[in-house]
Amino acid sequence: MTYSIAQAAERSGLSIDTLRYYERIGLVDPPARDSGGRRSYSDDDLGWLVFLTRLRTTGMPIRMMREYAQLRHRGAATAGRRKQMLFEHRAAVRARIAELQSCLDVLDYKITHYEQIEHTFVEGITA
Amino acid sequence: MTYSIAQAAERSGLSIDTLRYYERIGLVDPPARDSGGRRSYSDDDLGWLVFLTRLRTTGMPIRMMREYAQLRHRGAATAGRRKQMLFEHRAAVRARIAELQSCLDVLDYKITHYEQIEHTFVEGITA
DNA sequence: GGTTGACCTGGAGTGCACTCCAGCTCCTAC
DNA sequence: GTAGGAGCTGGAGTGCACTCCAGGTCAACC
Repeated sequence: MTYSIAQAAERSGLSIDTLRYYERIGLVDPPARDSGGRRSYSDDDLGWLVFLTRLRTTGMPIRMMREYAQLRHRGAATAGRRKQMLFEHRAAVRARIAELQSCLDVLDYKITHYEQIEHTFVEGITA
Repeated sequence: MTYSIAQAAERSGLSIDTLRYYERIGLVDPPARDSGGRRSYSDDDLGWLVFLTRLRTTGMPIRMMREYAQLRHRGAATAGRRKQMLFEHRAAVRARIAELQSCLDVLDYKITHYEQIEHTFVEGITA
């Protein structure tokens, strides 16, 4: 199965411009071209794009994704290094989740605080 | 208790430049000045700065923090609107956590996958 | 064969959130 | 009284990750 750039964009959740941008900066390999010179993405290409969007969603900077892409390009010999990168990144994501959780607690507290204010306010009116 | 800009920076976790920047864009009220014209932050100022850093940590854009700051400035009458903002923001933070969690699952899967490759590789060498 | 629409290229522009700088003032310590 | 250090201002510069644009090609449909 092959996909036009518009289809690849739709399925990966990236924009067409972003797809071309990622190619330009070496984050994705240049895909095949059809007879008219247009990009023709394979299922493998799509899989990689989807994985990249996962990394991006978790806040991995582009230069790190590029490093990962370069290692991947060099084949099985770099599997250990890549695994190490994912391992460290996973720890960073877990830390980020913990950080967000603790901020959630602050939000909960603030929202409760506002509810008390409202309560007092209503009482003030009805009393 | 009052604090110099350096102390306020240290306690809020923001840089001195960021503190002045936040003041410039109306995110924090201009603090008092000492006899030499230097900023002198109060405990209240500090509390607000710390709260802002929480909002920033959770990814609230600056224009929204500014909107919140402006409502806050208008007093108790805007408490409902502010609560609503925090309420919606909390939902966004929760969604973000869920998104990160699901990406974590992908990372877990990938890391396990690499472990299997390593395992195979080692077996290949020793066999 | 002309128009339409998707796609192409290289390069410029955007928005966000800072971060840095030059040139200045003020207070303190020697 | 001067040297040093913290802080001041307005404005310019930075890094990131896109996003947009002009001007062109190509295949298909009417």
